[in-house]
Amino acid sequence: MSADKSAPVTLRMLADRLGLHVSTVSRVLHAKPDESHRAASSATVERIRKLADELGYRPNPHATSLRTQRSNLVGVLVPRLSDIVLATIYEGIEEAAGERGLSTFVTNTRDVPEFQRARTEMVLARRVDGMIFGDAYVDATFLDAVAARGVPFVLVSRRAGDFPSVTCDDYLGGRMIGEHLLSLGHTDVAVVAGEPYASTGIDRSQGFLDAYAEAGIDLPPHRVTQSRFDARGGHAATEQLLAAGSPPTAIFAVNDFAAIGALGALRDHGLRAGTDIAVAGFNDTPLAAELPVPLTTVRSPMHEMGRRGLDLLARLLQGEEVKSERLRPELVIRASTTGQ
Amino acid sequence: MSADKSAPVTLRMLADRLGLHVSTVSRVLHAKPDESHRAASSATVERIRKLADELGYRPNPHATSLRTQRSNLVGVLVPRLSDIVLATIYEGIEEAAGERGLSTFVTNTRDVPEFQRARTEMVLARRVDGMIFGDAYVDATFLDAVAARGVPFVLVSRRAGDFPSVTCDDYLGGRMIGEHLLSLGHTDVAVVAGEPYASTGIDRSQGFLDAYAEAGIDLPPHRVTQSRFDARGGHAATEQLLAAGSPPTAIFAVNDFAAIGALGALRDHGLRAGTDIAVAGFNDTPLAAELPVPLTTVRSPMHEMGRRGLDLLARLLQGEEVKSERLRPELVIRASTTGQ
DNA sequence: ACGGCGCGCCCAAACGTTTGGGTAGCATGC
DNA sequence: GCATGCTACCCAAACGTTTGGGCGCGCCGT
Repeated sequence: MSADKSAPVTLRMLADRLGLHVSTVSRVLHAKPDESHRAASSATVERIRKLADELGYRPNPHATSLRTQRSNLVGVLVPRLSDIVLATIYEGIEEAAGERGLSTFVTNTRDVPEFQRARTEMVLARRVDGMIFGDAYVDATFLDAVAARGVPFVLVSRRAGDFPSVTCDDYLGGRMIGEHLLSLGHTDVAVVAGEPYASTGIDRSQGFLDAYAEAGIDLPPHRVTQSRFDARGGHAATEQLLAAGSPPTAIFAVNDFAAIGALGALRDHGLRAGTDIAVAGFNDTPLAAELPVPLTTVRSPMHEMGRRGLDLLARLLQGEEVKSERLRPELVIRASTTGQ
Repeated sequence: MSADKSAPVTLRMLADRLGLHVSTVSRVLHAKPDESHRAASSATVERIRKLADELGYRPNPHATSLRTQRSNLVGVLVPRLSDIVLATIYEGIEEAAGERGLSTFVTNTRDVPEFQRARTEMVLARRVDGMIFGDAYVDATFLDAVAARGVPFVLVSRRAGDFPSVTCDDYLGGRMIGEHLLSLGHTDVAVVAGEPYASTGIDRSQGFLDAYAEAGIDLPPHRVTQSRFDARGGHAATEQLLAAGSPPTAIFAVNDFAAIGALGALRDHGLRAGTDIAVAGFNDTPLAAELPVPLTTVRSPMHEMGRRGLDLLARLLQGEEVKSERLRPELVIRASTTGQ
């Protein structure tokens, strides 16, 4: 039952102990139930199973991978795991992977192309069967190169090119916020738009801008600022917005962290979020509800996105045709836009 | 330079192309510079290196692991990666691992013993060289079992038994907060103490309680409540504190998330953090500074903890004797205790 | 002239699996 | 009595490395 500190149990050990050939043992232990009865008599099958169990046999994955040319490993690249959004997506990936007997390597690329390249190289050197990118640039030149090498992969969180991806319907989410703010009567609004290379920020902003455009309001350029996706970035971007003349009456930050940064900046300017200026975020991270001024945001199914991403990859690996999925977001209205 | 979609380059391919034996190529490519010159003439070395480069040779890690019985893999267990503290620690681990040519498997156990067991089994089945536990229970019975199997491992974030660990000096951190609140004149204080099985919460609480005890103040039991380590948990625990008669004048939550939850609970009760009730957290996560009421907290070197954890494991794997490290925390005073 | 030595390389086994292809023994059909 | 077929196995090669041990050859010393 337990493998103690001695060397791991191998097929040969089992075979020798039972006076059988290693191939017989292999077939019995590995093959599906129906095949195992072709490989040996049911009495033998029983004996093998029993001993394997007693000795705690675990196949050596390196030997298996070497032989089968399949590692059951998938590589996952994310900008950073300390971003709760990506961490949650990864949790979904890992959970789904576990269910399929796959293992995952995650690694941080900090959205730096050079790291993306290097880490991809490292991961591929580990002979993963496929990859999941959570850090895709909309401009998919790097991914084109990966695809050209025949590496199977899918994207999560961000879309890029025509590669299969699982994303939140960010455009729709942006619209939802736009329509919400419109319904509250805000006409002079601003967007903290995120990094220009990430489809998430782009699509959310676009959805938002389109909602306003359809209401006959075109935001002037200085009302849209780029930012990093974290609190610091949101803070800085909001400072910039506030420095440029009269403040807007509402701010849409394309993710919750940027929104929290925005709250910090408002605080520094003596402005109260929700009453003086409405603020909305995106993702509905667990903190959003707990903030002193609870944050209006769009719930994106992060965990689910990870699960589906892995499923998509798994299907791709089995040779199926796959197509991208866009998951439905949900508007969550709280005091940061409604004031109490 | 680039491996296209054809099969990966092997040593044999190189050897055949060059009319050499695969063992020669292996020695040249693998051995340290000094040895490689024993293995072949410098002209040959040159030829081999050049071709390997051109063809993009990458050793097959499965073959290597199989042969050497070393995988250069380390398994990492954390309660959950969506906790920014653990995610940041993991970033440190991964960074340090990369520098040493190691790869890491991370997996979430949600602090559930059954998952810890199961995931450890999975990780060991992958034949990792060692493990890092970020989810240790102070009661180290599970770890004892792992140790008995001869698996090399270290702990990060939490200590347990006498196993080598890299932690923040949580006790000291707790004292710091205690002394800070004392210096502000708070005598009726409460602790949101975290889960009872995690040394972090235990030590932080104890340090805090000791600081108060030394000042002649013993907190009554109802002033110390347990909680999960997230915002929800902190919220609930604070509700409990507030429900029990007259509120304390200050609350120490043993991590920032619980503190944010506490802020949420205060808000629900119409209390203003920092002015009505002082609140302190622990970890100085990036959000702490951005909150509408910036949070007083203790900065713990999370990234560094991860790096050191991996270093410790690496040394352990080389057969060195290692001993635990406790990293110094730093008090960060903000408006949540000083009111502005 | 000859033993010895080191250079530069080759040989082969081994790591633990998987898998296509045997084969011995026995029962069955005719 | 013999071909046929099935059961229950065994055989051996292969996956890509690493590594202890060769071995031929040219050169040096005496």
